[in-house]
Amino acid sequence: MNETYEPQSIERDARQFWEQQHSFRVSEDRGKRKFYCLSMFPYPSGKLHMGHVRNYTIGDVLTRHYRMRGYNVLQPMGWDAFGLPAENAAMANKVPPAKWTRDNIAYMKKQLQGLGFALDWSRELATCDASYYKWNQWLFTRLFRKGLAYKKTGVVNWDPVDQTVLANEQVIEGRGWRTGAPVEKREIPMYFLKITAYAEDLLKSLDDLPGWPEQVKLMQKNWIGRSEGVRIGFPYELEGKKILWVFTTRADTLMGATFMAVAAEHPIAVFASQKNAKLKSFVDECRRGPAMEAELAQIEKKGMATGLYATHPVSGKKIPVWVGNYVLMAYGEGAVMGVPAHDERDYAFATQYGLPIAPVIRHPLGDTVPAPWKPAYADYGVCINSGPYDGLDYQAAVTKIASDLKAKGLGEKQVQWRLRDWGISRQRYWGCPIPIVHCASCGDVPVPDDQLPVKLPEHLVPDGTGNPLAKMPQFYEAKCPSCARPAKRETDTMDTFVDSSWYFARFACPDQDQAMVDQRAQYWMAVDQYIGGIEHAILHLLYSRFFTRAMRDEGLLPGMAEPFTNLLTQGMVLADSYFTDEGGRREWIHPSEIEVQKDAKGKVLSARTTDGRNVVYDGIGTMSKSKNNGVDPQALIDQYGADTARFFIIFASPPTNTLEWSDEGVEGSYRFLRRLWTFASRYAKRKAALGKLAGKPGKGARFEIHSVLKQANYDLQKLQFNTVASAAMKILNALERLPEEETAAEEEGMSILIRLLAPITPHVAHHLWRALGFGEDVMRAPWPEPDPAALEQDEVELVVQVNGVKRGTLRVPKSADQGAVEAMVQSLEFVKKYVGDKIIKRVVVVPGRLINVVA
RNA sequence: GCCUGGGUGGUGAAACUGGUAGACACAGGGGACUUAAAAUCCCCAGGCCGCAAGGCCGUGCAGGUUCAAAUCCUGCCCCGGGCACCA
Repeated sequence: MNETYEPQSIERDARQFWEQQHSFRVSEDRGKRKFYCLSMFPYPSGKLHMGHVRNYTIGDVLTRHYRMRGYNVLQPMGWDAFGLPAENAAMANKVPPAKWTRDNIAYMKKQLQGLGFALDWSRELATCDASYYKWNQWLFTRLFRKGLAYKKTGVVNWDPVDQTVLANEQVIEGRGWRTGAPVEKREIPMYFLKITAYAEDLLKSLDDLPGWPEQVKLMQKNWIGRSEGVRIGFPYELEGKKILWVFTTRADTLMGATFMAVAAEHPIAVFASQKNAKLKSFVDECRRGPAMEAELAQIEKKGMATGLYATHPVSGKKIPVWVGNYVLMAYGEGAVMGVPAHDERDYAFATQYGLPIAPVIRHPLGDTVPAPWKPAYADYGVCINSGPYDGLDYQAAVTKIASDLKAKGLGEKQVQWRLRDWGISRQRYWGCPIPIVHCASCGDVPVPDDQLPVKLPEHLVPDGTGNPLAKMPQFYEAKCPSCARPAKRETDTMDTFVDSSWYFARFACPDQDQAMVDQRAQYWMAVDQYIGGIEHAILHLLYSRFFTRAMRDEGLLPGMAEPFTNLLTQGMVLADSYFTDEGGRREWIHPSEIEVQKDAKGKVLSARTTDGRNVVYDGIGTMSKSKNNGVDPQALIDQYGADTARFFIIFASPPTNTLEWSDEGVEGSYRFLRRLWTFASRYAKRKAALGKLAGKPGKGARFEIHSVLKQANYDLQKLQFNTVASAAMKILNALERLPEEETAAEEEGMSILIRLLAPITPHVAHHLWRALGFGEDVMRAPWPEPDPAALEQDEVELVVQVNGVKRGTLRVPKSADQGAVEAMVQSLEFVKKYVGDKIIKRVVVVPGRLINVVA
């Protein structure tokens, strides 16, 4: 065995071995327990970044661990290949997105292979391949026929200069990123998927996911947002009798409603603004406002009276109807009743516009609501000033009000969801075409199966002014599938989240060209362990849960509801980001090209590029293509090898922690592997000289090694891999300390150490396992388990505290009973010293750990 | 703004879910080997006071519960993620 650790050559050899043996190619094997381990597939942005390395290393540690435990493990890889960055790159480089994307895939595939992941590459897929997206289209047509996909208007960001729709990411402080023009809101026809049809199921089933982090389940629960309340009608006159409907969870405050507020898009607002120029300009202003909720929620709350009045359904009083820029058309009825006495936002609104405030609920501070607003005003309490409802508590009031309204046809109890249907239309080129043909006489006709896929032309280069498909007659000119007359093909493509909502099922049978999935999916699904960034906690995971149900209801995944049994949400890898802001356009500068001045607390004072330009520090955040702050792991891999890179990223932090990237410490990981190598080569020499190593068992070392192993196995189960890496270091430390004659313990320890490392640093483990004569393939070796006999001890050391402060320790026989221990402790000199002449009130004994003498 | 996490030495972190705070490492300091450097090996190391023995303080901040709090409770500060067209 070579005396120096040469990662490049041993890694090449190991990978060759796995390739020749087809070590990671798997098929359905009913004789073994299956384990489907999946990391979220990457967007082929160009190069791997640290987040990828972290994600796939975590997945690989699990994959290899479960293999060694005897499972039939599937770990596939593919490419989330449609998306916006390819179009941006196309514009910048005048290269078609298809070419850019496929080049990136080829490069990143090499990088992944260089990291030695135990992937079944025979299942590779890319969402931009027609053989994949055909089935997006096929499923869409099925959902369309069922009414689960339908058309309505949706809101988009519109750049008036480029005449194009912008993604939220392309809107910077309300302006288009390329033109700097103020962005407008536009309503256009779009296709929606009816995820709300599954709202109840998606919510309830969260309880059936014990393998998901509570955090994610809670976020999804709040996102779906079930609320129970009352739908209430306020009659009004406008070219005849009409009813203004609102939904409220606080129907008990109905008698305190002093105004109504409607969204700018609400029919009342639109009608009233026709005759009122001032109102029209306000409504127009609101309609132009931000489309993004985060911005909408932070703009100044404004309103204007419509001049119209609605009738209170109980008191019969006239109530003014206002337009409010904070009322969302997309949520509920697009209108709310204003109860300023018991709702903070309504209170602020009423105060600002001089609207009456009428307390109708007794709250802990009394029966009035003097300024300023206090949270207690929104508390539940009994009704006051509420006529027939006085004295009723929340439940009783809501029930009575709902039944009174029902009798008048002006309301009833209702369940409301925050979840909205999923708009999937994108006015973009690089995506999956929506398979619809618009016919003047037949309407929107889904493309029949025998005409699928609707292929995306791959040679186009977008220019930033709208979707090139819409300018290409060869694409959009079509025949109506039902009447054969000339018709127009839909030119919008699908949201890329559609592609990623079912790829996990396709990995079971990527070669199936007659169906979306086949019976092999029933063997492999559900994914036993899914791993990916916490940023996907809501959208991607919820859409995937929805798709799994939709596919089940198409008969594709019988009996399946939840796609991911266990979920590990990896923390993000963060890096600082900087931009120059010249002429309103941001140019993001890579952190490696920045010189930073920091204050004593490490806060950035100023930053400039190495060539002297001033830059704006944008804070620390997730590594992304758009902020140009990704760290390329390739340099690390080239310098130290894949095993060091893998070991380091696992060792640096527990998988769920966010990680502020720094490569300080890489040296330590490399040093460890070198030390392991040196130790192993000395061991090999001695073994060759002595024949079989058989000497003293080494009781102390065995206790240490098996204790560490026991903890490591527990940590693996908890998915806390950083301490497993530490455990490997501890075992090597123990082996190095081992006296020469304890050779049996050494041999056992070595065998444990290599197997423990195999999932993290597979190449060096593979090599050492063979070189030291333990076997052919460490991947086929059994996972090490601690020996209970090695863990047995005659004595234990207890911590002795006096009044909760540690003062010493005490060794006692394991069998000693509590009374004997108490007596021993009280006779200890240092205990007597700290107790002094005080009386011992109590002695707390925690068996096997600690004694606290309370005086 | 709303939803959701996090904050422990100079740094990454550990702490068997209430029981010795800082395991294992990085950076640092000292030493050995070497003509020298690299590599390797040994030792030191939370802060303050002290020659030392030892003492006090210490897990973002301020309180609280407990024999005992990084861990539980209340309030506050800072940072990350998501907010439906980045993926």
